[in-house]
Amino acid sequence: MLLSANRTTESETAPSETARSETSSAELAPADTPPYRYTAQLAEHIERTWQQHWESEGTFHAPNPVGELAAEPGSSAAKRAQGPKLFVQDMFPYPSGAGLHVGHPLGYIATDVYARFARMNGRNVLHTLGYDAFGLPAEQYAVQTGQHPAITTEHNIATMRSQLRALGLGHDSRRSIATTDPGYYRWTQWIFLQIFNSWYDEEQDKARPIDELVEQLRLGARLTPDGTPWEQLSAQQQRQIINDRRLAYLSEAPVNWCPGLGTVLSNEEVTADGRSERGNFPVFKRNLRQWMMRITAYADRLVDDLALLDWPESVTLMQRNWIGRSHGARVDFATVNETTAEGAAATPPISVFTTRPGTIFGCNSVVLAPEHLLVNTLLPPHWPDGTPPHWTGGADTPTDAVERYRAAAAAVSAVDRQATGRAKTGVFTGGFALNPVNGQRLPIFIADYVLMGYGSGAVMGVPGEDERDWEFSERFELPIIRTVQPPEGFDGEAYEGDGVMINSDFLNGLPWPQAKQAMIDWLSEHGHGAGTVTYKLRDWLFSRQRYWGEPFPIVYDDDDQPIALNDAQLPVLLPEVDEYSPVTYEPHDAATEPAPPLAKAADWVSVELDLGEGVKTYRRDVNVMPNWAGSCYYQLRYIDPANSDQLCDPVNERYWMGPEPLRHGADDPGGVDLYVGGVEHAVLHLLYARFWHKVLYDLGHVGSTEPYRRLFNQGYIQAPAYTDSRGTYVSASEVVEIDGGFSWQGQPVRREYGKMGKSLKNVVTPEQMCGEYGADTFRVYEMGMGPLEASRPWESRAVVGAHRFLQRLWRVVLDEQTGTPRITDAAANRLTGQLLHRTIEGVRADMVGLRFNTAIAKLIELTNHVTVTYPNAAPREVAEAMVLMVAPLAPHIAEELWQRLGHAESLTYAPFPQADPQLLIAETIEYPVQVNGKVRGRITVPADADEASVRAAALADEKVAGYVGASAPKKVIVIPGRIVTVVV
RNA sequence: GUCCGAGUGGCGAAAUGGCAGACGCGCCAGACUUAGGAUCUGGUGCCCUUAACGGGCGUGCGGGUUCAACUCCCGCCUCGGACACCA
Repeated sequence: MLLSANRTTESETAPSETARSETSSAELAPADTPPYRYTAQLAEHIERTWQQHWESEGTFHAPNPVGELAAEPGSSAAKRAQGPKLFVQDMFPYPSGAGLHVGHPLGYIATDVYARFARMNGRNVLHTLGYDAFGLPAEQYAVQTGQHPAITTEHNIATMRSQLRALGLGHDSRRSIATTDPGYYRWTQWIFLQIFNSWYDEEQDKARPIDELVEQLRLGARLTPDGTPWEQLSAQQQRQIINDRRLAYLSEAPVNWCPGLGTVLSNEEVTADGRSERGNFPVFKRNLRQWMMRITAYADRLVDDLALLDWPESVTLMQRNWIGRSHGARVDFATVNETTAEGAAATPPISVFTTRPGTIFGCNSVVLAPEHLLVNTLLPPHWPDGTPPHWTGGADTPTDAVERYRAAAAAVSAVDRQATGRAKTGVFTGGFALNPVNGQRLPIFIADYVLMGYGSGAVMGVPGEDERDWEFSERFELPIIRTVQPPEGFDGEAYEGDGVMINSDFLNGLPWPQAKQAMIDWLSEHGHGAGTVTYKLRDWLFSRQRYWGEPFPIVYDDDDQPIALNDAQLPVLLPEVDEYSPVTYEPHDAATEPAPPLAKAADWVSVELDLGEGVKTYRRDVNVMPNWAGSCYYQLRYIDPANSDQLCDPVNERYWMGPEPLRHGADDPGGVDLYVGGVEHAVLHLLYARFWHKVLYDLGHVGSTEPYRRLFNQGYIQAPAYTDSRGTYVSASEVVEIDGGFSWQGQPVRREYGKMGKSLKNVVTPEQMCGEYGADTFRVYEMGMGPLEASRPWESRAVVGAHRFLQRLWRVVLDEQTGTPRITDAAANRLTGQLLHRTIEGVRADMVGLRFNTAIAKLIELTNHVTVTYPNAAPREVAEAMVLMVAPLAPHIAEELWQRLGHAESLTYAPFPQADPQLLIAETIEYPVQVNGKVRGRITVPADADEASVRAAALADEKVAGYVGASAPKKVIVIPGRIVTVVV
């Protein structure tokens, strides 16, 4: 039961009543603190009460159009469902055992403020938070604490939930999920099967069910790889062909093997210096049979659709660079081996990829990656006549040279290979290629600066326009011919800029871009190559040899070919094992083998199933999915968390995520309306999630083509940390500032800034802040300290500013002695009314733009004005508007004040104040008057004064006249409503 | 090395072509007080000067465009981030 303002003393359950009884007791407040002052104790009480109220009322339950979460007809939720929807999402947190520090909730508070503001504007808002709880850290934490990860995970989630609840986040708790819940990972496995059971149709440029490919092959509408008619192939051959086309496939290929973690990793999880992003262990390339996801099939769409997204420029740029699309040409070079008895013998041609086919007349060599498959076919028995000694690497034969070079290249660690300024190395293979445009004989080398994984693993050396090739040419004394005219005065080596073609036969005189196209045309016409596109993006390595992850819904029969389970057989539960910690190795021991923990669950691995061929014994896949899997689609389960028949009902998905061309334009891809999180997920999570979403779109499961329409990267909270003379971190909370220096237990210490964490001994927790000031103060401080996207240092002592603001607001509305409203029904004076409505206008705009810091500043200004203007009783219209405007930021105190002002209903859905246009216009305007760029005077004129009268008033001003002097000014500029400038 | 972002009081910041420093912390002064690390009121960019007024300088550095530049353009410096032999 909620109370009305006039009957405060009659209620027993109202938050306000208990508050008074507590705060008036002596041990809670010093003797001279008024009984109804807004203190931390009172704040905490109000906060607990309203959190309970919101929970019991289901205040933040967002109704779905259909299904279990649909609104009861006639309920308040049904009314809510009438409004336009808004889907707000935070990046999936991992429930850490270490607990939260004040940096963690920054984004959660921001989305909560935004969501609450939207509710007050009539939107039906979906906002919840789930937990991404599979993965290495959870497993490592469990190993550390000696408990099963399921137990520690559950415990950590419970802790985090209660920590976040204390902040008053308006989440729909019915929609919270955890990736580790079998009811959730069933759908992770289901999507995996969708991907596994699909292929990419290049013609239609979309994924299609694999059955449709089988059908096409069977009917001959599509040819098998070698043209053999489908029915002449054995069942096993047919399966192999099909499996090779799937979007999820097993591949025996060089992968990133990390002995220190005992698992393989994706490219995205390996840092530039060849180490694991997690744990910083060395990573080695090993040939292993692993699951891959054919994300490369989506490379073009993943690049192109970035243009449709409302994302930070930097993130789209990072994705673009990661996908690394470049347009160029494939050029085929015929090769010859000149040392056979017959003179010259043909060897297989070599394809190179180049983005500058126009420079081919300057080509002086062909260089292959050391691992290139054709290297061995090129090697003559002995060095060709005239081979310069420094091309041979000191070896007696080409075979010997290549072997030695390969061994040396393999011995170079990833770190050394990256070292800047590393000299180019390589050896001659003894083979020659023929330049297709002029028949010139070009030596073929191998060199480790050519990467097997990019393009075709072979390049043509064009030193005039490529620095690497220039270096290589100098090293091996190869001729250098420029084919693009460098600008006058250019004194560098390779010239990689634009220019006009020279030394290039029929291309001479063409500007560079036209020469490129002309050469592509020539190559295709003469059968020597074709225009082509290459990507840096590789397929996504999708299996891990760990315990704490989603098992694959895949089994094998005797053929060792993967077989999908049926949907009805999901979820495949993670088996209990005695030893769930993975087998890890000495981090530098590359010659080790992954040993998945699941392989040890013999009873689980071997399974009897009927998959359409009668009951047979199968072997389960013993890998688990990477921890990115669960976060690739979680917004879809937020939408329909209890749906056990479907991933999510298409009606619900289209309601929450479908394209809204009327609101967002004709190209709108749909997706979550606002997605807030750290920039560290710019490539990994956001790329994977876009990929999965597009597959689901192709297969007709979702109506949006992108998962996240608008992305916002929040900054980080840095924290000061202090080191003593030995460089050891000391407890930051015990450091005091003395005369501009810092001191800990009497000894001077040095300040630095870093991440908040145990190792820097500088953790500040939300609980500490709530205990000292209350959650509302904490929220206002975090939102007020700067722009959301900027990182900034935490300063505990500054939090009090936010607290004083809320105290003042409280005092504007209530009497600190009695707790009753001290407001008047009299109208606000003109000045206050204008300030109020300017504030409403400004706060609205700031809220929409996520500029909460300036919104708070405006609210403080208004509060300060009202405090001074109405020391005894503020006008109700002003006080109520202030309470409503502060509500998204400090919801508990706002609810409490709103109730004490006599409102029976929560203000969660009360209308956010609207500015009255009449009151936004002032009747007079003060203009600063500048003379030669300096403000020399001020004039006040009626708001509707025309330019001429403003000008006249400015020149008439005494001070201004003093600077202008007797002669007429050269120029007078009036910027309406802004400033007058006089030039003399 | 390449690309991206940032540089404003003692500190966090505001102003995106029109009065630089809103708002907050801190600091100074005052009120209340046994007390103040609570709360309230006022002041507070730097320098010169005054009894009061007033004046000069000032947004990393150097140049430019403009009546007017933190804001736009060119060059540089510093810091942070991403990528890093991608042909």
